Amino acid sequence: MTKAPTRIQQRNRAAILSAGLDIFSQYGFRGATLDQIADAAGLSKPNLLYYFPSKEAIHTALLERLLETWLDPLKALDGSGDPVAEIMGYAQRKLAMSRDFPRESRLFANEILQGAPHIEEILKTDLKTLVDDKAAIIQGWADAGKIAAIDPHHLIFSIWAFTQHYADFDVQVRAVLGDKAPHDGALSFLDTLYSKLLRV
Amino acid sequence: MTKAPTRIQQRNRAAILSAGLDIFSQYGFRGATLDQIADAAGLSKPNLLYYFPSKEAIHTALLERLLETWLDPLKALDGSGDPVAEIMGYAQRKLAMSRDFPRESRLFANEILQGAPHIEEILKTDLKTLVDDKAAIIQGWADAGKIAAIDPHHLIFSIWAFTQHYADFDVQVRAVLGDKAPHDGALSFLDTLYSKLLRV
DNA sequence: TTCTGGTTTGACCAACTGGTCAAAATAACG
DNA sequence: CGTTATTTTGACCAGTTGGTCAAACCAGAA
Repeated sequence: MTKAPTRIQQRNRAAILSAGLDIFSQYGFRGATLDQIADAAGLSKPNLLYYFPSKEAIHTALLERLLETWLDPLKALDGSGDPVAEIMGYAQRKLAMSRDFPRESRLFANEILQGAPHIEEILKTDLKTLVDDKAAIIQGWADAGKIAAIDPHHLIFSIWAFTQHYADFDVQVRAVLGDKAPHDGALSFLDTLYSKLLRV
Repeated sequence: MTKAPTRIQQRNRAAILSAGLDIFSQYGFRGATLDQIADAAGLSKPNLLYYFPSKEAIHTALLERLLETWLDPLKALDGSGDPVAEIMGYAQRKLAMSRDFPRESRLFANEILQGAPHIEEILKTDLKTLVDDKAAIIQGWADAGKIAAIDPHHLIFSIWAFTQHYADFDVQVRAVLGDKAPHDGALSFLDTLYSKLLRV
């Protein structure tokens, strides 16, 4: 049986994962260095490697933790709910994730930009299945005349694109908007955009 | 006066820039190596450094070349044109750029993800000025009742996000869509989305 | 053909990279 | 307190990195 982790282990592993998230999400896997991560975690490099056997292991741990929750907002889209409310709710949850977990969003963006070397299989299986599934539900709503007739896949892409933009392109958004906090405006724009789009 | 570049110079500099675009757009500045770029360009590393004095120089040259044209679609948005047609035309031009220059889009995405260390000033000055300018035009149209009342900045963000998504997240889009070419569907979705949004 | 200037290369370097290891320092616990 | 298991560290290593340099190579004009 595996030993329960000590308090020190919990603290240091958490510090490493947080530091790794900072660094990997900014520089990507190859651009990040163990020295940077160790420094950000407040540990020496050998000490960091006492908790994770390799750079790859930290990255994998982060990616796995991310994937556990990354698809939750879409999974929660309920075929038996009110069509417009379900889709709008999904978009809102995604926008909230972009606000609350911008580093995770950028970690994911980096992984995809680099060709998704670690998660391509998951994209082609789990993700595709999930998206096809939900797309079929949305298509059903469209066919039943409950929402406007639109391509469900591209609808989902547009939600991903718009919501993640505020995390991934944060520095550009801030450069353009200046002081104003982006998210309030984004939320009401998103509401307008999708309620107009979905209205029959 | 500067000498005219020889045929060999033209060919090799072009090969290096193309190779650099491949590598930088995938791995980011820090993640890319001169060996990779030299290899992709079909040159030895010292030979590559005969044409560009440093890794930084290649990256800068690429970024400068990109910025020359990156904002053209938005610059072309004409305040004296038909409001809906102008905005839709802008979105369509951006989508076409995403289709025709995906590597450039990813190079830009990488730069922003990394905090825009090389172009933050440009974002805060040139880009912000341009966007504020065009946003004012769009706001004018909205105030005059020629298009629906929407936040022009977030409208522009949504166009950036959606169109660039197909280049930057290409591997994910393909994983989900399978064989089907993404761009046709994207174009007609975009048409539907923005004509519904802008209609008064 | 020779000369000349542009081009290419192999050998090299210092700094950095991910990672190892034995020893030292510290915590945990009876 | 003493003993033991965990944690931390300095020194180190082999491979890679961006970059240099002198020497060799080559294209083309005279």
